[in-house]
Amino acid sequence: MNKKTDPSSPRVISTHLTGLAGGMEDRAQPEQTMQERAYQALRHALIVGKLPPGKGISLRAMAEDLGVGVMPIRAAIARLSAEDALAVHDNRRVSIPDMTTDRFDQLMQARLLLEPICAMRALGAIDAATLARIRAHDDQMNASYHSGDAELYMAANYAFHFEIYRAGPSDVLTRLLESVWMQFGPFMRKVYGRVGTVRLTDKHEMAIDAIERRDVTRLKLAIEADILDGMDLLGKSIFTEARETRAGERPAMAGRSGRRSGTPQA
Amino acid sequence: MNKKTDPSSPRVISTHLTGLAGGMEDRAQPEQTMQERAYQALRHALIVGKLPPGKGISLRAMAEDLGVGVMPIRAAIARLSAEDALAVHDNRRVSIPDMTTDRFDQLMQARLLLEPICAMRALGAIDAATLARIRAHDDQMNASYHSGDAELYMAANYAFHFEIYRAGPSDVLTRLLESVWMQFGPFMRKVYGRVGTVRLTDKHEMAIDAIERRDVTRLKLAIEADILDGMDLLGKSIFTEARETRAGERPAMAGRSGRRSGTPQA
DNA sequence: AACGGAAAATTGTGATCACAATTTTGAGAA
DNA sequence: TTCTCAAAATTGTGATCACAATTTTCCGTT
Repeated sequence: MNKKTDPSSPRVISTHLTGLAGGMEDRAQPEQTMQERAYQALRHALIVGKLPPGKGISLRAMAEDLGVGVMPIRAAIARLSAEDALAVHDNRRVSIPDMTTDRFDQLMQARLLLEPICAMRALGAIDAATLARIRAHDDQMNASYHSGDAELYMAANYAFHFEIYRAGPSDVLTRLLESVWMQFGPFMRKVYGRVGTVRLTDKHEMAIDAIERRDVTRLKLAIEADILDGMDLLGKSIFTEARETRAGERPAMAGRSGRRSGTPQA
Repeated sequence: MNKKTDPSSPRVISTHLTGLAGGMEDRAQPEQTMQERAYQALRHALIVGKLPPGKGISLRAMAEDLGVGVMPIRAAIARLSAEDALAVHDNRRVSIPDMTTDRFDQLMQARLLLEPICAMRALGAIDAATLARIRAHDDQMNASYHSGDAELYMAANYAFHFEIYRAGPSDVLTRLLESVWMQFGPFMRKVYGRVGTVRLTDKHEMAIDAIERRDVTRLKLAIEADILDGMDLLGKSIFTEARETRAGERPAMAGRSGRRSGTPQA
């Protein structure tokens, strides 16, 4: 009939998970499905920029790397491709999506629209404990900046922002934002590795200050400024990259500089 | 005897697909993966409100309903749950998410933030052919309004909006919006069935007029007004619904041990 | 040496089986 | 009739096999 599973547990799990899941929530929750663990591992890897844009993803290779079977990976990849964090080509091959100026502009546009709203909605719900965690993330960012750990730096940056947003009643909007962060995470890391880690903490301190004083307008401005800082930095990097990588990849940069690429701000 | 394996013809495919896929792209693309077809079928069913909120989803039942195997359904459900169009509970059961006022507010907030931007970005790229399609969708909406076909009405409304947004270079933002529409689709239909189909075409005509005149500001206002109209209508319905709900919603499940069948959704 | 193309390896997709967890059903007892 | 609880059916998850489509390898010929 069929080979059927060996009575003795053929699942190896645990052990390392170092390949991709290293550095994140190693607390193995036995109640969690394996596909959830695979999803979280890949998600974190994307956000902290562990996976470079354009990199191909192999189901079986990643299954072995994560120490799980192929089925959880298949489910995780399906979920991530639905969020456009992974791209499935006509070849049926899976890869980290490449970044284009169009994509970058839209992702930043989305951040600019959603994040100030989430921050403002959260302000009233940030208590002392939450503020302490926010400060801890900012400290972690500074520490990682000095030690040069880009992945930790990005993880702390993510934690800082979402510690704020998640404090408020904005779970739906926050989910949308997570999708956005997963999409530009790989690219962000690539840029940081090139131009070096640039500290944006000043805007973070401005945000912390605004939270302390319960100043909604100032908080909104701080978040917007933080995003715009990154936008400016990363946007310039795209430009230099586009020039040296492929000459005629995207001549649309002229249009970007010449015409306002849309931040009409409702 | 639980083995339901029919001896002959394991795969039925093609034929009807009437269960869920009825009314949508029946053009069977052999080059498309089955999971893609299952995903599109479920997506469309959500957007036109064919699936009511809270409804449980069964893998095997849906597989038979769609005439495909369970694997494509598994992949499709994984993708849709990643977009929060489906909810997986701690029981591992899958269902259409319930609507709350918080969720509703956030979804409408997201629409209000993203859709005017997408419309403005698209205005310059709307040629005569596209405008003709937009008008056709609006006509379809009017016709469905008079004939009382709520599903067709909602499908036309969706097509109208996304025909505009997709004309512009906003594929990333449009994807985010699709996730939003899938989330409130089931609820929207439920409300429409209750208060009756209300025509919002006046704002659509305003949008068409703005497109003709290439008036960016007017187009933005038209889209915003259209969303606000729906928000107002649906928001009121939420309140009336909250008062009368629990009545006969779950007669089967509440038959034993009182109610509280528990779908808490962390 | 350079190119062409068949063989081998690898890919994602889908089907099928096994299994634990849960829900539903069906008696039997109060 | 109502409650209790075990049997049966159903659920999603994961493993494994099969397969078509690619990609890679590598030996043959030019």
